[in-house]
Amino acid sequence: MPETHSRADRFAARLSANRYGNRPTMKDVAARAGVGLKTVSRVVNGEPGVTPETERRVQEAIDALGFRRNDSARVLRKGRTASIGLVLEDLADPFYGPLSRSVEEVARANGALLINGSSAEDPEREQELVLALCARRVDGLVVIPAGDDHRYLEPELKAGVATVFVDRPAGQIDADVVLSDNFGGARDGVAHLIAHGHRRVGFIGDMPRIHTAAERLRGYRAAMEDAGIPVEAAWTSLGVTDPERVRRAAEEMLSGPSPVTAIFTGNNRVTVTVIRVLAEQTRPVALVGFDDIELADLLQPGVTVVAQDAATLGRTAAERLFRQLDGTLLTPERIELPTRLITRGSGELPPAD
Amino acid sequence: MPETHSRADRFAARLSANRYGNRPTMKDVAARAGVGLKTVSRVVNGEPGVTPETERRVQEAIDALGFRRNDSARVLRKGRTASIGLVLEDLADPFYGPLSRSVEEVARANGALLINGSSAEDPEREQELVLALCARRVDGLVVIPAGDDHRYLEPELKAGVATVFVDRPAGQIDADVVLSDNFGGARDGVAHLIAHGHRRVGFIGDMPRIHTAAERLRGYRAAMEDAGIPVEAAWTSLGVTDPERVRRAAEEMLSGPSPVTAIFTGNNRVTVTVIRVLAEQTRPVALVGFDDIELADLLQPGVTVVAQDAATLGRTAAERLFRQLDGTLLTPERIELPTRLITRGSGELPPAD
DNA sequence: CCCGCATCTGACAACGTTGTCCAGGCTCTA
DNA sequence: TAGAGCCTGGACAACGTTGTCAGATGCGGG
Repeated sequence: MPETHSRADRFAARLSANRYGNRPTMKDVAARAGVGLKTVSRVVNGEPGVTPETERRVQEAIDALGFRRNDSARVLRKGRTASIGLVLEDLADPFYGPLSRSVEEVARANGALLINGSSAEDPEREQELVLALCARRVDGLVVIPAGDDHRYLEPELKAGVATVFVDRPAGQIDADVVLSDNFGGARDGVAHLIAHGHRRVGFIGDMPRIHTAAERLRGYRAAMEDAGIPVEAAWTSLGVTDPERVRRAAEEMLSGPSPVTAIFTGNNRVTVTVIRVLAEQTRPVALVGFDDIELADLLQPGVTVVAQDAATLGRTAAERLFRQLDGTLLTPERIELPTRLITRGSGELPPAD
Repeated sequence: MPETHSRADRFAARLSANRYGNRPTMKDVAARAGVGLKTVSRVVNGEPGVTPETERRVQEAIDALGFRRNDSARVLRKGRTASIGLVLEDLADPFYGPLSRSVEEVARANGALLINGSSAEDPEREQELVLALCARRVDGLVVIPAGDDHRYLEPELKAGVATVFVDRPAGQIDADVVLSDNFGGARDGVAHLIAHGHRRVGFIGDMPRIHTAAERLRGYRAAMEDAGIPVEAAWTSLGVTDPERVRRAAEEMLSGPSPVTAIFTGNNRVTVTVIRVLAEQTRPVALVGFDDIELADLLQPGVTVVAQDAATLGRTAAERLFRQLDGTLLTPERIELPTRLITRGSGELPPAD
């Protein structure tokens, strides 16, 4: 008999099997090793009170049968799944990759696995995902909310599911939240442009129903007001997110009756598109973007950004999550992490009036 | 009584609770609605045979208690978890984000959740992760292997756990694998440099124990051999992966007795670092990199790359996974996706001898 | 030689759900 | 009005594991 089994073999096995293929259970292991069920359980879990000889026999049976403990049954019995859920907007976004990874690191350090899903910025999908995770009885949830009403989570909070929101606050419920100083960051970024002589500064950002977008817009307006510059309607473009519309928005504010000499972009995706548009312009236009982007320093000019630290955001949130699970943490808090202005050239261009 | 509960309340609840906080069960719902247990199950699962009136009563009880079905128990009973596992190298790597996302999309289309973990290129950690996923009885596994011996998966394969390897083949077992044409892509990339007049072409890549790295190295050597160019030892640098060492490697091959006039880089991270080094050089050095990178077109010069399609890689793998679960797919296959040479300038620079 | 104690092992129930099967009540027809 | 058949609802076992508790075994001391 060959060591490797053909797919057809496996398929046949699957068909004949009642449930998980026909995976061996502790009972099978016990029978093979000639011991009781509980003794197998003890060996598998490294509990004391088993003779080395017995342990050896059991271990042998386990290896021979390829037994793997069924965690579903274990969870059912014990009540803890040792897994946490992460719901974010889009795993493919370079901002969420590091965030996700840092959450995973903390989970791993606490012996938990990470289940994650992308909401695609759709509140309904967010809820669907979160509830699916709750049905799986994750011990905790890290949520980057898409929606603005999270009352559906009340039963989970009451039941003791640890929950931390990241990047944006929860809606209608009192929960931990870890976010960047979006307002301050944007205000500083825009103020930086103003300090370099700009007065006609444009803003391109996401839909203001998204908390981060709204805060950054607020920061833009605050900086302009602080400088005593009235903002013209044509300078602000909201809710544009796909490259084509961002492109049009940028081109319009660069060509109107009072064209902007600088643009502040509300997130990394917008920034990337605007960089492309500006590269096609004949006159130099200053740019500061929210979120750092890779290779920003190698472009001509380098791209000045307001950077937030995705990894720290994720790590902080995950650490709070596990402190909630410890029982160490009692009061929901709002933690705001500072942003950092990184000057690389594009934000220091003088106005080309 | 306030609508929102304080963390202290919740914590108290958690302490007094025996297991999942004190989550209501179907039994509780049944009691409250004044119906039998199975009737609740029927309502929850949308099975037929329940009067609208009864259904309404049950639904009311569910909402009032905040009941969520316990999927652990369900899985235990039914045998399918409706979740798949994805083990990759590093979620934070811009190559794996889109891959992960596309796997998630397919999972979602098939009603499954995605659990994922990063192996950090450590075979032991890979195995640990995979086995943890198996203990959770995921229906299928998508693995980007770090190790080269996967015989530990034999019991799972036999038990009918669908398994697809991505990006690199499995070791010592016969399993589906979806990968890019690493050899062909690298060979074409290097040939492109040679076609533009280069003869002294350097190669910087990852450890050859990693399949992709070995294949790309093989492609480099093949292209050089096809052109009848003997490769000098100093032109090849392997196993360097952190930016500092990549930098040193690049600087060395640019300054030796027979300095290279062009460099082929073996993956996105290496490429990024080499771009930085080349930006500091006085004479122009040609560059072709494996993997596309964002903004590559906006650099001066644009970066010519051999692009692989991470999303298609992930989608193809996930689709095969679910076809395995259908029973549609019987024979393990090796699927190789083509790469695409994208010329942007850096690869077309003439040698600066 | 027997008792007590410590050490190791196993029987059994329980976790929350779903599948099977049967009971009871209803409607419809003869 | 009685009987057949259908429809709804519920009792019960089972899924694979772990916690509890009691039994078995062996050893040493009285």
